[in-house]
Amino acid sequence: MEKTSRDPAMTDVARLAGVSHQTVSRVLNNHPNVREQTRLRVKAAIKELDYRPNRAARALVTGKTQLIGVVAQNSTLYGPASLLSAFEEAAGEAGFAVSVGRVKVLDRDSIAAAVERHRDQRVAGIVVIAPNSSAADALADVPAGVPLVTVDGDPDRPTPLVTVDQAMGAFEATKHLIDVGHETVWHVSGPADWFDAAGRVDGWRSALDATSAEVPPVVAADWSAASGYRAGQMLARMPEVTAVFCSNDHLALGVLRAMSERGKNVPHDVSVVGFDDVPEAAYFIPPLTTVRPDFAAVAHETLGLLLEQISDGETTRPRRTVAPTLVKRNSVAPPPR
Amino acid sequence: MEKTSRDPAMTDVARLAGVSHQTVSRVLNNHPNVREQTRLRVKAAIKELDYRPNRAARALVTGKTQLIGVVAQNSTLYGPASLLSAFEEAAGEAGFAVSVGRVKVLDRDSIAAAVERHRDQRVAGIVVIAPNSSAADALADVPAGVPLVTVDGDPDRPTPLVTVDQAMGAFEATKHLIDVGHETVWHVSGPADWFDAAGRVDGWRSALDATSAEVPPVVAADWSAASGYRAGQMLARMPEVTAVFCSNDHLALGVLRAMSERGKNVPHDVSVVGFDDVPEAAYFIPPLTTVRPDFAAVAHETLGLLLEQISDGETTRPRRTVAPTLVKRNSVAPPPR
DNA sequence: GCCGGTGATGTTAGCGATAACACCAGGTCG
DNA sequence: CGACCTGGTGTTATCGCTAACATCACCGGC
Repeated sequence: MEKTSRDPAMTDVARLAGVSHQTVSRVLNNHPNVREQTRLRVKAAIKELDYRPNRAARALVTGKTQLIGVVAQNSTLYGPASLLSAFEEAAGEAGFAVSVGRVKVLDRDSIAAAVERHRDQRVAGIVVIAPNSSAADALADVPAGVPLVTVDGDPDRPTPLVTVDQAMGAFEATKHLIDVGHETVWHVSGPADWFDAAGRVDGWRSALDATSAEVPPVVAADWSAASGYRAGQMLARMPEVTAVFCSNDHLALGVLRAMSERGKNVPHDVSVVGFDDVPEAAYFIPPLTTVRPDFAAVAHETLGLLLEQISDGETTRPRRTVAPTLVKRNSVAPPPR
Repeated sequence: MEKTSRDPAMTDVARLAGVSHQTVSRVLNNHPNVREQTRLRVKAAIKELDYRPNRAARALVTGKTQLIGVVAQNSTLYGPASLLSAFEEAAGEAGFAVSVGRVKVLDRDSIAAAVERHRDQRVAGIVVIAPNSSAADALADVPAGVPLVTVDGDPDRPTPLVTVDQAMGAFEATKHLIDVGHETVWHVSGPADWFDAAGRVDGWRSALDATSAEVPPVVAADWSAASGYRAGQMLARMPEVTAVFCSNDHLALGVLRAMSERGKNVPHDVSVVGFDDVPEAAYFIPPLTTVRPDFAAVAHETLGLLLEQISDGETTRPRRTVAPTLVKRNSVAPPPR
């Protein structure tokens, strides 16, 4: 009962299977030149010993780790949090572990420090979730040579980037409202320095332009339900407002509440559309029509882009967008006549 | 301009500093027997080369990684998410990286799989955030010998555990309501299989018992604002209800909305207290009196417990609770007369 | 002034994997 | 029928670090 006996190593497996450790290595790495019978013997030995390869040893000799570093804000916002989950899952499937470096604020110093920590870990690549401009600016400091993909970052920067097609989602949401008969659509926007918010403003505006609808002023808010509520209180007072597209579902929730307090019925008096499709959106009163970003797809694209850089050093098509889908529920109706 | 030149290794630093690589190692590990002057020379060389120790090599020879695995639910709930952030921060300060293994549902198989993935990574220790009974049950499968700490887990299980003192927080919240004059306090509870929820029920009940107040039936809900709203609609109809303690802030938000819709003023007609102190709580209408758990403290205790196990193999005092604090805002007042 | 102790440093031997090459049997080909 | 390939396997060197031991100068005590 030797408690201290170390974990089995490759040589232990080799001895048990009656081969050399190198053959074990070949089996593990799926090299072609191993006889089927040998392969089976080795696999049996691996199973019997509950052998697991030592990643440190492998990393030492190959010079590569199976670790991906993610830099994300210390945030509980739905979008970033979902993205992170999805990415962890995708990376896990590809045999990579994910080391998360949270950052309190997305400023230059914090991001640089997080990136440094990851480089200390010798991660194979780094993903930065950089949804606003201060974060994007910080990326200028990241030394070249480290495979890096930005998610939700600055579309105008030349780094490899994956993002939800915000403009497209906003366009479809707005178009949908116009298609059911609204003359124009008002917009409650997220913080101006967030690319997501900016993209949604763009999409909204171009949908209005495309149909020559009048473009009302943007109602600026942050992402919170509270600010949506304040925006909604204002909009509820204006009889000409029949349709509102909100930059996220929480804002929409606030608008919904404000409308209901002022006796406006959604959707019959005012239609409301959100963005994100948070889990609760289907349980809002009324269930919210909203735009659903495909976080799993974003995660997969991100991982793909990163793995390309890791193996080739280069990458084709370094910018990828993922199309969101409009989820129709009960918060949209034709305008009152 | 040799792009391919490998990263500097310890011998490179040694050569530049005119010492042996072992001396460099000693400097890096803060061994006492190095002359100050030598230490400075080595540090200068490290800086000049931007040398960073190869963790894989170190892990290989020491048999230990600087990685901690966390198993957490794929969740955006405030409590777990905050805890995770706090833990990542604490671990980072201690020089550990954190590898997160998300799990979709907290069942036996998923948790076992996540633990296996972490063991493949040869993590130094594992933290499981196991806030409900199915998760806690799954821990029975984790093989002994892996340093493991449970957070928010089953208080009745003998494994090392760190948790917020839910009962104490609930006790204080309830006591506060009674102290300002309420005859009794109603409780809107979280899901029964969550330990947090159960602990809060216990604390509430014992505060009532301590003052011989009548114990009304528990109003069961999940964690969502929607369920809090439904509970609130019921409570608002009952004139004898003057004080409500909610198991989290989202429930409280729902109750607040239901009260306001029925024309009940908070705090003058009904007092409401929450739990969690989510960032928005101060912006609720009215600003919410609530119980703030100290997630940073939980994270530090967890890390401490884990590091003890990692180094000693054993641990003293394997159960730790962290006291929350009552944050008084404007949702509590004496009952109407 | 020799001896043992001590502080500062160097030397050597692995940790557990992969890469590169060596080797050997058996088949192919001129 | 010997040179040559080729699939299957073993041998050896190596990655970058730490542990353990070796070395050496210098100290104080008897």
